[in-house]
Amino acid sequence: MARDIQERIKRLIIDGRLASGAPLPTEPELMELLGVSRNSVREALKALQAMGIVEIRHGFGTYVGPMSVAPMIEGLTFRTVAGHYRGEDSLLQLLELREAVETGLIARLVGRVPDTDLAELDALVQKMEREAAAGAVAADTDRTFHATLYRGLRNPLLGEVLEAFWDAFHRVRTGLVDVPPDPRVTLRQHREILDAVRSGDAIGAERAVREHFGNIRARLGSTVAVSEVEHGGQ
Amino acid sequence: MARDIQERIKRLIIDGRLASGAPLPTEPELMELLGVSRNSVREALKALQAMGIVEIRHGFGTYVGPMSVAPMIEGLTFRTVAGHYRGEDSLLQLLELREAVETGLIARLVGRVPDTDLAELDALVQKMEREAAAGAVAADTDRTFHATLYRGLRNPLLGEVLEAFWDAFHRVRTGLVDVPPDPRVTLRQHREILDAVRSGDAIGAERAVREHFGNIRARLGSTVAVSEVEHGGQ
DNA sequence: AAGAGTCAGCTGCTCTAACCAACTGAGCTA
DNA sequence: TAGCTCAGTTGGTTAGAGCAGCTGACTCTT
Repeated sequence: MARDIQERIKRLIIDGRLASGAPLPTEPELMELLGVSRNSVREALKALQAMGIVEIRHGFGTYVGPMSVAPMIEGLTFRTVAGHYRGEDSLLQLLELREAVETGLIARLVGRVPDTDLAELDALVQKMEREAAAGAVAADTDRTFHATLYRGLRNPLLGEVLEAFWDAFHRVRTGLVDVPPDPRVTLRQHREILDAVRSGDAIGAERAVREHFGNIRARLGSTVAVSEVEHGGQ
Repeated sequence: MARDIQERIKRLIIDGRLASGAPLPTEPELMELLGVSRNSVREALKALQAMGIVEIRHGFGTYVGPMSVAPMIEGLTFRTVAGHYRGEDSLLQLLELREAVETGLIARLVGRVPDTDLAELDALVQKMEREAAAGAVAADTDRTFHATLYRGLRNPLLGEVLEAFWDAFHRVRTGLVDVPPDPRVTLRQHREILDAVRSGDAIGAERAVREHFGNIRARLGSTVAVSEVEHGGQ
């Protein structure tokens, strides 16, 4: 029955052609509309909120959610953290997921990145340069580089999904096994990727991306081994 | 504060190194353990259930969830359906997401699919043959083909994600704009993909996958146009 | 008249208490 | 021994009350 309430609220959104941010009925209104108690309404809303379908603002109202893939990040992160603590190589699997997808996509990107994006990527590499000189490349710079790069694929959904993978990986890595990579290596590899994409070298671009991930994986390998010993198998 | 309760329940799972299926405290126990009312406990559990982190069985108990990417399907599906009804090309975007990822991955697959999987794929194509002769290829056969194919990448997480994309696309397509593709074309294209993968022809495999998606996209294009008129933009 | 402060009213949030419904497993019956 | 029944445990739902955050209109001051 709780399932049914969720479906009916979903129908409200779909049948009403409501866009993100549109206001939904208040809790008392939903009670009467659906003929259920307040608790049931709230539990359904909580579940929908967890899926990013609705957004609840205390003292203000309930609204149609952003419909982003953000909830996916939450789920992936938890799954990976839980697996890690149980001695599984879940973080490595997540990294390999990113590697498989990004290396597969990079070839499609060659020659399709607009000049404005290339200019932005140049600026980001320069920013990395400054940060590397200062000690470490900021996470956000790396994130923005990847996001800007794959923007060239002209599929916002794909961009969101890749960002979600990046976020989940980054959150688990910094939270559990923080061994920041050598900033100079990071800088060089990003520059290589950008150069290959710009010059239309599909093979080179793919190799550069693979090397980039290979670097991260190598760093991860030693750390995971350590943390496995720490936490013990079982 | 509700957020806090969720986090504390997550910690129970992580700190306890609990595997999928492990029992969680009952609602009254959680009340006392967390020092909150039953309502709050239940709302937190509902949210965690929506994320696939816990599994609730009426009259039995609460357990650690399967930690699959299943919730992602739910979210993606709703997002796509809602967008579609609002006149967006969300279904096309979802298809393009699959196309981009699968065409990117197919080259990595060439020569890496074990013989046992190739045999299974052969059997699936034969099954498709029989189904095509009878009128239409069963959805499940198509799904299993893709799942078995990408199993060769040896990354269960990646397999799950691809299956999630497939499910979401299929659910929206059959639910909204069901125009089944020509079964003979579907059959031929799957056979081409399998042949190319088996013979180590990376270029050919990629082209075959791209053609496969091109076929689906063409079918979709006409239908989406129709349904846009039906529902009217805005 | 213009601005800032206040408060009434909505909103969602939490709690208590009671009863309903589903499932399990021990005990009873045949 | 095999099957059934029922009591106990668990989650599901309802009801009513009060708490907490936000908004917007009203009022008081300048």
